[in-house]
Amino acid sequence: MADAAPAAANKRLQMADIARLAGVSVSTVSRALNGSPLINDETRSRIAELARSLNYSINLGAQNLRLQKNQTVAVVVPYDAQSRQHISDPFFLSIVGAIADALTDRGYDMLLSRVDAERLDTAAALYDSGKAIGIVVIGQWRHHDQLNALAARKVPLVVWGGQLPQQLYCSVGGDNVGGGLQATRHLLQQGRKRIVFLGDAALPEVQLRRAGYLQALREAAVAPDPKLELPVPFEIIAARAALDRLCAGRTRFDGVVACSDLLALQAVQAVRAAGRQVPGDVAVVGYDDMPVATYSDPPLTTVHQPVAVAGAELVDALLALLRGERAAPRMLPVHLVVRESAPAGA
Amino acid sequence: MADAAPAAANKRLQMADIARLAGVSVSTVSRALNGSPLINDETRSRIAELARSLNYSINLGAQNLRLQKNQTVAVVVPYDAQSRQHISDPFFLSIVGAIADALTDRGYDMLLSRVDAERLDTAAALYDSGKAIGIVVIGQWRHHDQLNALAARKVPLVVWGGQLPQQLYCSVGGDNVGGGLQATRHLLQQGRKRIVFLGDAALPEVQLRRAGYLQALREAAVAPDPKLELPVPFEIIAARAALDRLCAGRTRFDGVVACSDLLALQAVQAVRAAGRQVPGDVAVVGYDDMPVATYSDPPLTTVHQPVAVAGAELVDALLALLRGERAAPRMLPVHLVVRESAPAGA
DNA sequence: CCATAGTGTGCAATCGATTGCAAAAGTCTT
DNA sequence: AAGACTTTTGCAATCGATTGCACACTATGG
Repeated sequence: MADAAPAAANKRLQMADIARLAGVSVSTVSRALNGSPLINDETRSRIAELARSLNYSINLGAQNLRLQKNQTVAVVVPYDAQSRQHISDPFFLSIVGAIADALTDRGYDMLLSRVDAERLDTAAALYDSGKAIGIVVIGQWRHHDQLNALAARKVPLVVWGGQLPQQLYCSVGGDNVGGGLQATRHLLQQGRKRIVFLGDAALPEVQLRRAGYLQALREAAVAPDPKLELPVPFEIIAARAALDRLCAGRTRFDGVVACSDLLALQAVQAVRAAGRQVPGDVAVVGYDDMPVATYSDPPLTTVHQPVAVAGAELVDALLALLRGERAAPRMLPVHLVVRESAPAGA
Repeated sequence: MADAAPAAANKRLQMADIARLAGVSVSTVSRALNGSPLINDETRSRIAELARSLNYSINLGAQNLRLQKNQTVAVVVPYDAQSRQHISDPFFLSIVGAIADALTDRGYDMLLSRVDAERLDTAAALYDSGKAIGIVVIGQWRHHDQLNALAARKVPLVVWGGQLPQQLYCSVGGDNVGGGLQATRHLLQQGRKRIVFLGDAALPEVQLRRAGYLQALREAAVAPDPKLELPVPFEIIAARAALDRLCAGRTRFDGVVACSDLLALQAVQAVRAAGRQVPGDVAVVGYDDMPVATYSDPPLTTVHQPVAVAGAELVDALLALLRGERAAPRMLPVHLVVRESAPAGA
């Protein structure tokens, strides 16, 4: 039980210590622990035993330095510095979880880092400093150009987000156009024609979903109305205010396509607060299909994004890049899950 | 735009390169970049300028090795290997987010790691190997003893969870007894007497909440009934099955105290599937007060845990340990948020 | 013109590991 | 018993940084 005397002399054990105790040199210890065939079996097991019993484990910093290797991948979740408001959308957290799982499975470590969304380039420091071998960025935000600049500098980089023209980096994302299309078509099929689009089109993913929304309207020969587009951020308070304003104004609407489940639920609350019913007067479709969509009132019709697959694809794409392969952008299929906030039937 | 010739000679820049280009030695570069007063101002700014223009950033692995320092904290989220089921409760993800923020604010990096819940001791490898200077473990699970063993080995360790007797490690957690007490009292005040406790008491936090539950029953002179204690895991499918069995059986109950919001919502669904009403026939109280509790049907009465504060407290406790101070276990206040799944009134 | 002090820079050791090469010990031939 | 070979081990250089100490150079005073 009792350790070294005053609990202070608790230096971390190193190879030299093992060597001294085993009466051999560090080289021998190193080789023994790495299973080199040069070492006598008896010597090897004696050293291995000693190391195990002392609970020795190698200093990875030193090993990485020597071997020029590293098994750490940085995952960057940008945050909005202006509002000092952290991005708390469950979708981001859940994709972080999925990436953590994928990395663990493949024997890599994950360095989770939050950086100012306005200065995504600082994320590259994680790579430049040798802390991580590559970077996964969650979301493009407004900074397609910064990401392109990083890619041009050959920073190994994979981004969760939409595929854009002139894109130098590898992205993995859901089929945003398809998602917007399915969501909007679903509402149109029920005869709804005044459909609000809820999301900030300055963000590439949202822009693509909007393209799907517009395409669906065109298919149905419904003229788009700019007053129905609400460029709200992924941030609940501001979104709610915009929605309340919409409900209070005289713009009529009977459907909402939201860019996240939380936004959809804010829409539900705003509509109800204005004395109208969901889905009777206004049908609402969310995005992401987080657990909250199942339990909410009403349960949300929403576009399901394959989060676990996404984590694996992001990691695999990054590892491919690191092997020197060209990783093409990937688009993952999404599908509409119909629940009560926008039921099927007419 | 164009880089080195075949895009392959893309070695990472190091101090020696800067030194060569500046026509000085590495020592000078090192001192210049670290702002040593020994260096001529003109030389310093020339070197700094060069380094900046080449986008140089120091190799932290080497620096850490030399300086014996490290700014990385490991955060361990145990997973259940048996079911190969990852812990997806939003609470865990959200506390990870809070810790990430707290670490970022204090200038530390966060290494997120998932380890087999049965072998928590492997988490210590992150420390032993010098990868991290300390460890935050999310949840005690069934492994109080393993955590104690780590603490006895002087691994700098802070655990999110309850405070237990014979505890050698520092824990930070919500007031679980108080939470269980408040939740149960609230139901008792409405005249409910047959109250189900939903959670696996093998987990310390749940055990403490159960103590609060039992205390509230005692206060109200209501005899506890073991048949009302459902030891379900934090895992939805299994929990639902147990709940359906309870509803199908002939055990009567009119209230539920659940150990997470997701469990509470499963209870709501099971009760409704059995043809009974919430809160009319059965009132339900959740735990955690995640966003889902606000939006769910019905909105959940639940015990609010201060997640952001928790992240900061965990980090501060760990940093105190690292400074050699004794960090006492901390218990954070929780409070009941009353919503419609168990409204106030009689 | 030389001793002395004060600046600015470089050499070389160091952090904790790995590994090519050389040397020691042991085995086998002739 | 000596040479040839094999097996096992250790020395020393290396990864990319930091830093104590010595050295070179300039300025000042005697």
